[in-house]
Amino acid sequence: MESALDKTDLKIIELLRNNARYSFADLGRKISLSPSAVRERVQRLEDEGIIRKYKTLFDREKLGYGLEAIVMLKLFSGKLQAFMTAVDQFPEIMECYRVTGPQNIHMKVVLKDQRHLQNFIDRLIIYGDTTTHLILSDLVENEHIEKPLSG
Amino acid sequence: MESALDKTDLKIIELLRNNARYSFADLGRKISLSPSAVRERVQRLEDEGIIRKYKTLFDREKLGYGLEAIVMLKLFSGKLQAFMTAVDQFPEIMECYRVTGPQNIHMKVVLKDQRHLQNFIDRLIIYGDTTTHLILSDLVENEHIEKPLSG
DNA sequence: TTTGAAATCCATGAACA
DNA sequence: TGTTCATGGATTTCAAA
Repeated sequence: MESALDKTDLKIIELLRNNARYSFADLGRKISLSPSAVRERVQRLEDEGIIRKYKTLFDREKLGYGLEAIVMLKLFSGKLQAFMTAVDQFPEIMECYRVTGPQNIHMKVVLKDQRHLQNFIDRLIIYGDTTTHLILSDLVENEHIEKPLSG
Repeated sequence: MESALDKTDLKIIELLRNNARYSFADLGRKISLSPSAVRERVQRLEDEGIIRKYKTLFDREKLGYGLEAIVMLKLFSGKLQAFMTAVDQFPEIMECYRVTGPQNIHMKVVLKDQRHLQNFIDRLIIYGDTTTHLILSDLVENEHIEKPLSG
């Protein structure tokens, strides 16, 4: 376990990074390896925890969640544990990090509208003081979708 | 185009969200629909841009990128355009948002070590003033991996 | 670690309700 | 939109190298 990654592993990682739906046969064609061998390697990457998850990204606006925001939280003394266990109860929280600095929690949240944001902030207030920055645009994840299984 | 999502679409979305590698047959079994019908719906969701991308998430520490940080940038006047076109040149930037507030850019970056962080900050300084918060832990995306194609 | 063979399962597209 | 069905591929398992 925890063996080093060779070049073949890195090639598989790069391919799967931007299209989690490549088949083992697809990957094998691209890196000149049999489907069985690819499967063996992908399973090893999963078992060692190097591959964490296969996620689908959606257009949140089209799903009715038109508002995204970065919310920073300065936790009240002694509230960290309570907040950590409560995080899962907030479906709005897409990402949540404990960070260095006075605002010790940073999260990315997705909301339907401003009313929803207000409600969300109200539910956070028992844990700490919030600072909110609305997201105006996404400067990185703008790649067009790649069709699965297509060359 | 742009037709409303029904309950079946939402079920497919929920399933794909946390396992992008489900086959059409898998999805069909879970929601009692034929593989062809599932395929039809997934393709529609892709064509309408509701499904944006299938991504694989990796354990960055195990890939040799042990340092993650939130970096906020207060752009110098007139530097927005230059920064927007330069963003793609920074492989360290995993996410990057233009936000409201005095720090008008928020990004999540991934780095090998502190030396790398210093180098990264140095390369940003021509665009604006940076504020850096090291990520200590991830409070949300800690789900265990789901094996592809397994019930 | 990889290949290749065999059995099983899936994707795809056409015909049709 | 949906099902069924034919067929060409893909997955899976395992023996062998």
